Amino acid sequence: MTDQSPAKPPPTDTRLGEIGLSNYAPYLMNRIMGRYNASLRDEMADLGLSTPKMRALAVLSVIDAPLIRELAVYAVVEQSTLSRALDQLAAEGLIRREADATDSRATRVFITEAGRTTFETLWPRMAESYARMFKGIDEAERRAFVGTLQKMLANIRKHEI
Amino acid sequence: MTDQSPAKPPPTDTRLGEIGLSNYAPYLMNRIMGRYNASLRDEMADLGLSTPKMRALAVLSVIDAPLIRELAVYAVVEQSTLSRALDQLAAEGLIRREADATDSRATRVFITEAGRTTFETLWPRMAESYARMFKGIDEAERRAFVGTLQKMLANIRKHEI
DNA sequence: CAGATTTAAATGCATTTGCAAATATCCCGT
DNA sequence: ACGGGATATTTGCAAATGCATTTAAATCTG
Repeated sequence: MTDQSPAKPPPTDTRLGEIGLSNYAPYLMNRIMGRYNASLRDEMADLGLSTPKMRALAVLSVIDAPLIRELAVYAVVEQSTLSRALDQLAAEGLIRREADATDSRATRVFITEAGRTTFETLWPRMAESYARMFKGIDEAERRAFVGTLQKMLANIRKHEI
Repeated sequence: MTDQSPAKPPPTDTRLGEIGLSNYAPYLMNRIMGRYNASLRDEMADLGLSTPKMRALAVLSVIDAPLIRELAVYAVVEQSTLSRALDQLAAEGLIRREADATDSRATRVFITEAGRTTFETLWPRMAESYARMFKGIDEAERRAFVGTLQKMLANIRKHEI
């Protein structure tokens, strides 16, 4: 447990006005990701890729043959929405669904060669947005930032993945 | 310009697989905010508050009488969605729309006493989520984290607000 | 091992969303 | 002062979303 940690948690009785929006991390993160996701969405729209489809492809480019339920967590997409996104990706030949070997309720998702190729073409745009985001922020700072994000995710995640 | 900054930007030609999802800041931020927003949304649902309504109230508790267009940026909500959320908040007496004094196209939004009271009751839940998020992260680290977020927002924001 | 419970995924359906168009007003140049 | 374009907000409408349900299969329990 980390309850005895010397790190003082933010006081729960502070008002939002006292913190100020521009010092309130969740606000800033929503602002940043709102813009990031919107700009990515606009760029992907040309390629016929919605946000759920793009995220699924991105995760599949890195994680091999996850269950649909796992993919939903990684891609941060509701499972029912993901199910429909996978229908489209499968119809376009970018992924393939395959029944799990040992649990026939479950389905594993595989990215196809075509899917990988599609992701190769869209990754540079994601990388560009990423680079713009961190412009003027050196590697040490970025590392520290990512380290804090990892702690935060561990704090709030519900699933063990 | 900051182009000559000594900070080396993340290389645009790195693959996502090389970085790894768990070191990729946008992924982590989407995961964290996805969970944070979902849990808040569930809690607010009881109170009859959608995410756009809750965000509008939160911003209005801090920023006085913004234009609707400004409120949309701060609340990270599409303006047409916000317009409808404001209809509901006004019907519930939590906000008031008032024509701008000098520009009769524009509308300023005011939080009412009832709106402030409602926000007072929901803020503790937001503060709790915030505290959980930063559990085990000390103040210095949180400050540094917020500092990086502020730089990132400056990098990617489109509006000057 | 039968029946009850849980889990995985897909689907029906009502709600929400966001784009594009409509409306109203302002601002600029001439 | 007038016409053309810009700006603020609302609204119509089609598409996307997510909750709840369904279907199917696994697991637990007595």
